[in-house]
Amino acid sequence: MASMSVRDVARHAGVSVGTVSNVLNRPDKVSPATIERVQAAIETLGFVRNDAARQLRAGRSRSIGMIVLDVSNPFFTDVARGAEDRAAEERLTLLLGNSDEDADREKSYLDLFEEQRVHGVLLTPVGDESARLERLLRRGIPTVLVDRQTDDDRFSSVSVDDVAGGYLAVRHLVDTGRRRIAFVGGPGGLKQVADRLAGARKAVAETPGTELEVVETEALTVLQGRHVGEVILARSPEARPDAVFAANDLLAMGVLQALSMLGSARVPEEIALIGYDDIDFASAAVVPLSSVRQPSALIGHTAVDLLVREAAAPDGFTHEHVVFQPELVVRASTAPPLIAVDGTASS
Amino acid sequence: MASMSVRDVARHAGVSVGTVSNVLNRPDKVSPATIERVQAAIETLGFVRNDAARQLRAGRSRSIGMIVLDVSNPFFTDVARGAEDRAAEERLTLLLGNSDEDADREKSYLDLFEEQRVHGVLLTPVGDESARLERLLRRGIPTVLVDRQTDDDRFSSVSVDDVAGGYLAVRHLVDTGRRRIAFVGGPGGLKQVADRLAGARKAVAETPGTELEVVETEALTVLQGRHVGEVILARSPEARPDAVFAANDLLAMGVLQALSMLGSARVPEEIALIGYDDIDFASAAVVPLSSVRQPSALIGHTAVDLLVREAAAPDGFTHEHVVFQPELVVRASTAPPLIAVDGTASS
DNA sequence: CTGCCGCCGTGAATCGTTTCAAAGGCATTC
DNA sequence: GAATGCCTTTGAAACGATTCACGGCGGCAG
Repeated sequence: MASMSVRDVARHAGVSVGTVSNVLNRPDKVSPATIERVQAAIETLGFVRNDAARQLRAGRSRSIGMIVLDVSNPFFTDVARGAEDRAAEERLTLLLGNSDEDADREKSYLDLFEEQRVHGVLLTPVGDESARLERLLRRGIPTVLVDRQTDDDRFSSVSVDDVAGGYLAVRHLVDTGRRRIAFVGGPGGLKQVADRLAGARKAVAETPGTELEVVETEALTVLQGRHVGEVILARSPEARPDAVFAANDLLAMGVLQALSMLGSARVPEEIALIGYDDIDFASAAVVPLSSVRQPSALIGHTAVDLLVREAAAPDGFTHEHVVFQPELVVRASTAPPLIAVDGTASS
Repeated sequence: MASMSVRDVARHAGVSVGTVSNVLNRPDKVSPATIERVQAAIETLGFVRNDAARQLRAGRSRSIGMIVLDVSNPFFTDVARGAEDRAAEERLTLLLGNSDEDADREKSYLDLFEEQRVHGVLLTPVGDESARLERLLRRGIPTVLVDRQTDDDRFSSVSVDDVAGGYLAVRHLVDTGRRRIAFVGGPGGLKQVADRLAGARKAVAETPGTELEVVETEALTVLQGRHVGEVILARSPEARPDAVFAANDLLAMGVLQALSMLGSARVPEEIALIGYDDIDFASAAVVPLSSVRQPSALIGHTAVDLLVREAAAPDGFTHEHVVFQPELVVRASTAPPLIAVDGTASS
């Protein structure tokens, strides 16, 4: 009932506390008979290690702190899941914090993690990282930037080439005959959004006769997507784009809902639609959504890998920058408009 | 750079360690001038409290362990969010674990929480709870059961009256003229599912001329919902139900997608559809989904409340069982079939 | 028989914070 | 001037696991 300590176990087993600790941590140093006896004592007393004492001695905890921008975005949930699985293999625990794109919340989690002497931090920074990260550096807490490239060579990072992803998406739209393309995304301050747009621009620039319109949103949510969809529908059919590239799937699903609910612009016949992230909901949408897949679980997995390696290094001089390539996933929402054999578009 | 301790701060400020601790924890006991000096020292040395040492002394941590069945279900995310917010007010941290309905994973989280000497545990048990909970009891770890009623008076619990919820949903379908109702949900082993079905049965039983068909699923996911939707569509129109009550919104959205994608059974004209949980996606669906709302954030909030109260009580004898009532949310997916003034159904 | 080596086991010191009994300082009161 | 009381500060003890230099013991070689 009351909490048992190694001392109680030692007394009950007729050995010293040092031996109990050895049974727990280096059983090879203890004779089988003694191990037996100690474990019996642990069992009958219901002894459970006190993690705080262990950490105090060790100097750092066996937890990893992770901070993401939005827990309700399945992409981040998937990244976290990947990180958690890999962490579990290393007997590390993942502490998940949600910054909600708010710098203050981010800071308060970082403070907490500092007090906890976490093993390391996985961070998708809210905005400009420099100031806050400076501090982590000084404390020598291993830190890996997630889903964010950086030219800063004092950190490791795991990211996806968003410029390439944007290019893939728009190239696909152009290749399937679309010409008037709208990019939907925002706020422009998010690096991810800016990069995807840059990729889109590149694809449009290299194909004569295509044009790109940019529709800025306030956030990457379903609701914002619906607003954009309604705005598009309000235009005359001729003024509408014939394809929409949304900066993430939540936006794309919002656009899709607006277009198909009000029903006057069919997807993909009149407007093709492609999103980004390839979240599970994408394939389950009313019109299955084309998207650009990021290897979300792998990102989390890799981030923990880098973190563990960096934490083990004598000095943190093994900064690595892993950049994954995104992958195009084609589904019904970007099927090309049907072309009859005589070359005219069918209805 | 190297970690600073209270001792360093004390030396630098020319006071004793006790005083530093008092500045940190009971500033009212310390003269303003001293506070000033100590805080300056903390600032210049970059001192950060070591949480492990603090916990060791305190005997228990300031974390709450929470285990949910499925982190990708927005309902549980919302509950967790509510719990986290309330915990933050109490300066407690929420550790979120995902059992994925797997008893082993649940156990391993419980073990972890024990070692951490968590303040308390919030648990939505996987199956039969008795054995594992016995142990928490013996250790005296305050525990609150979440989204699960229990007759066990050794625990507090926070739940929603699922029988009432099922009744609300089907009563509404019946009241709007539906007669052949299908209940979609499973596995039947989940208490939540069984209760909602019981409520549905009650509503049907009290209205002559109505009938209830039960379609069992393997899980409460979008994919399972689509399967069911396809099965319904495969029937001749006369053999189809005229309303579907799904045990949660994910299922309902799957059904909706199947029905509206294949397009031969319109919602709500031919088949009304209602879900359960009222997740955010429900209102944003192609046909906005009627649902039964559970006060998810409030559930989390209340669970933490009970936990805190129980943890503060000298002996854990203040077990409470809070049961919330669900609320019907009517949207387009259950609009009654239009009736013309002359009494015939319009097309 | 002595000396050396390995194997097991020992127990005091340590991590950094909080707590608490006690002491110091100062002013007010008789 | 001494006694009293309040306010502030002190410093050692405690929390519980881990570590490490050391000691006991048995066996084996010389």
